Amino acid sequence: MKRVHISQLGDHVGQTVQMQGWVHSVRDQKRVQFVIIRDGTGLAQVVLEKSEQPSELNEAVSALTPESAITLEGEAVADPRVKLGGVEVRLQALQVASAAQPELPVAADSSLEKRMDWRYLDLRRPDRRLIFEVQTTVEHAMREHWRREGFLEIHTPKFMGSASESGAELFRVEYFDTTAYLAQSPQFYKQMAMSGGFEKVFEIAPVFRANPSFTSRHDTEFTSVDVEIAWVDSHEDVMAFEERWLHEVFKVVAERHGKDIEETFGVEVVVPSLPFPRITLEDAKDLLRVHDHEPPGPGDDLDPGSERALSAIIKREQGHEFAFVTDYPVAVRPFYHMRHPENQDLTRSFDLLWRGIEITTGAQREHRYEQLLEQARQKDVEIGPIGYYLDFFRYGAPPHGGFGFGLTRLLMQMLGQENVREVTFLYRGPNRLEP
RNA sequence: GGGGGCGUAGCUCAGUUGGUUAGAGCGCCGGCCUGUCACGCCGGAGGUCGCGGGUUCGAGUCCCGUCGCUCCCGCCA
Repeated sequence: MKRVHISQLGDHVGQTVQMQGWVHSVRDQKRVQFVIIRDGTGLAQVVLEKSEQPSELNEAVSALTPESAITLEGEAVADPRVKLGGVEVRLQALQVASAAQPELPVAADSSLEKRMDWRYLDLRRPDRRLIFEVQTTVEHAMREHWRREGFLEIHTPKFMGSASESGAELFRVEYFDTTAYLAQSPQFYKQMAMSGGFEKVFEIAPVFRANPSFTSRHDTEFTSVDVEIAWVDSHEDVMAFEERWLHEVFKVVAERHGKDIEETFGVEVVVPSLPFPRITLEDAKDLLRVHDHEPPGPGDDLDPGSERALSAIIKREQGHEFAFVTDYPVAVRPFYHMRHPENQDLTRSFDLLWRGIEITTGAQREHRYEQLLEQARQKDVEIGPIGYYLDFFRYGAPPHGGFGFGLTRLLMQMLGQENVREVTFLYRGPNRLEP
C-alpha cells in the first residue's frame, strides 16, 4: 500500500492508500461520518458509511478527538460532491497514534501569548506552516545566490570573551572560572574571515541581545543573516550586492509562494526593481520635513515613526518599497565603520528600510589598523578586551564591508504579520524562556 | 527603563448608575439528524470575575497595592 501526502491524493484515485496526519474535524452524522485529516501538505476528506448497527470502525471514528495523530487507510475516490478537491478517501482502517485530549487550550483567534504557550498547536495551522515554508525558501534562495557568487559559509562562535560592539546589551554566562558573553553579532569574526582571505562570507545564525525591549519587532535571541565582502571600494558595493541578492530572493519567493501568500495573508510579494532608491540621512530628514513629518534632530538616527513615514513617501513618489538610507554620522555608528574621506563626521554606512522598518545595517569597515585604533580611542572603546580583534588588521587586511540582516523582520513584513513572534519558531524575549 | 491598554467559562468576548442566582458565541459532553463540507436541531456540564487589601448594607463594577500580558517610546536587526 502506498503512503501518500494529501497533496498527492489526486494522483491515486482508484487506489488504496495510507495517510498520516491530524484530525482537523469530525462530522459524525446518523448515516455517514466525515473526518477531515490534515498533514503538512493540506486537508482531505475521509468518509465512512454507517449502517443500523455501527461497526467497530464507526465507533472508532465517533471517538476521535480533534488534533489526534492518526494513520488511516482507504480508497481514494473522485467525487464531485466533495468541495475539498473533489477527491475523498473511503475509510477502511484507522489507527490512533496519539489521541488529543478534548478541549484545546488555544484557537486561531487566541491571544498571541496563549498561542506562544501552546506553540506546537499553533504551528499546526496551515497558515503558520506557510510561514516556515517561506522561511525555508528564503534561506535556500539566499544560499543559492551566495554560492553562485563564490561566497563561503562560516560558523562563528557564540561564546565571546568581550562585547562585539553592536551597542546592544550583553548576556553574561558562567564559563568555568570566568565570564563569557553571548554573541550579539558575528561582526568581529566575519571581519576576521576577511583577513583570513575568504573574500566573501555569509552566516545565518542566532544572535543574543539583552535589551529589555517590549515591541513587536524585538526579541532577545533572533536569527541574523550576516554578509561580509572583501575588496569593496565603498559601502556602495555592499548595497549593490544586497539589492541584487534581495531581488533574486524575492523573485524565487514570488514564483514559489506568491499566490499562497496573497491568498493566506492578503499581501503581495513585490519583486523589487533595481536599483533600490538611495538617500542620505540628511536628505531623508529634509524630505520628511517637506512632507510635514518632523524628523529627529541633527546627528540623530531616524526614529521608528520617521522610518515609517520615509518608506511611505518613497513608495508614493518612486513606487519602491525599499530604501537605503546612507551616510550616518559617526556619533550613531560603531567605531569600526569607515569614515568618508571628504567628511570625517560621516560614515560610509547605510540602513535598509523595507515597508517602514529597518531590516539591515551595513557599512564599509575601517581596515587600516592605525585608523581603526584611533577611531576606537575617539569613541572611548576600551582597547584591552578587543585586542584580538584589532590584531586582525595588523598583517594585511583587505578593504571590506558587509551587513547584518534581520531574517524575522523580513518575514514579518513579507507575510503581513504584526509581530516577529509570529514568524519565530520559538520566541525569546525579556519575559519568555518557555517553551 | 518611561508611557498607554488589557486580565470575567477550555477559547473569543459582553456585563448599564455598585443591587437577587454573572451572560453570549465557539468548543466540550449527551441525544436527534440520508453526503456533510463554518453541517443542522435539542439538551447539559463548565466561573476563586488575575491575586491581596480597602470603601460599602452590598463590589466583576469604585479606591489602593501587587502579579501577568500587550502595544508605543527609548535601544536595535
